[in-house]
Amino acid sequence: MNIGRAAEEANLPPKTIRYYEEIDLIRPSRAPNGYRDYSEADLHRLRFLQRARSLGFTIEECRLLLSLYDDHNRASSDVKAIALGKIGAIDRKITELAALRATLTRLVETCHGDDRPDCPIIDDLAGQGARVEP
Amino acid sequence: MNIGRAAEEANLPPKTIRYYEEIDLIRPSRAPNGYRDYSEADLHRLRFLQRARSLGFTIEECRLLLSLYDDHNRASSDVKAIALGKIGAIDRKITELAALRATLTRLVETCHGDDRPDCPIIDDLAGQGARVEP
DNA sequence: TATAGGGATTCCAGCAAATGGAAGGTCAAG
DNA sequence: CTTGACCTTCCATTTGCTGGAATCCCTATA
Repeated sequence: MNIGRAAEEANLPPKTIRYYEEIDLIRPSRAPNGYRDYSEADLHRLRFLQRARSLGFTIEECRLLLSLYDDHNRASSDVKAIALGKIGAIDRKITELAALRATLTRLVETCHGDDRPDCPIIDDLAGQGARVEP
Repeated sequence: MNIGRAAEEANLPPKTIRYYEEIDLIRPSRAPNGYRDYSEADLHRLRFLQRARSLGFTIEECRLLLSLYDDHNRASSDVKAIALGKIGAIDRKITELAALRATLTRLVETCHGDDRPDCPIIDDLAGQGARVEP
């Protein structure tokens, strides 16, 4: 199966699939004309990658998950631990975004938003820096 | 004021400040010895950048905000529109992350997480691809 | 005065995770 | 035989920095 078809099947752009090959996540065979030739097993891997990436796993996490996927003797707890870690990271990200949103909302609410140049948002940005470690 | 001191004042790493100069967000003068010399106005810009970046504005948005900051005749509604757009983007991101979290939580809950190789998480990843536009 | 240290300077490389584009090879249809 | 849709490789770009090397500058102390 050519890369274009595999791309459709896996719901990934061809460029991305080539990139995954470049970083050794998948190794399709080649047809006599030099075209990549994807097997059903390859397609499974590609769909796996598409799904895992869309769930927010990094490439390196995908690599790890794939090795667990390949290892039919691994414990399910290994996989569960990775997923739990990811949920924790998502929670932290959501908390962070919620705080951002709250700050921006407060700023927006105090800005009259008309033709006058006076703007509390700009004033806030100009006023004080948030304390964040460099 | 040297870059190190400016970095402390603005709560930004010196490397980042040099980077901001490279992309024309700030143009400090130079001391006779070639060192960058930051004025109070420069510091304001740096603090502005630190704050805006920490609020999730992209560099290009910061560039726009700075131009509004510089333009004392701009309408506050211009600034408000940018902030509102950012809030919308944050909301979309949070929604997305919440969905991710829900999926992962469901997977984790169905995984027994013990020494057995059978794992619903892996099965799900291998099973079907989420429909996402390439 | 020599030297040691702590800053400063430049430039080059690289991170994630693709994506865009150019130059060219292959294939099937009309 | 040509057109157009694929495919190939390679190189550059994106975002927002960060790390490191080589070199320079300034101050303080022995």
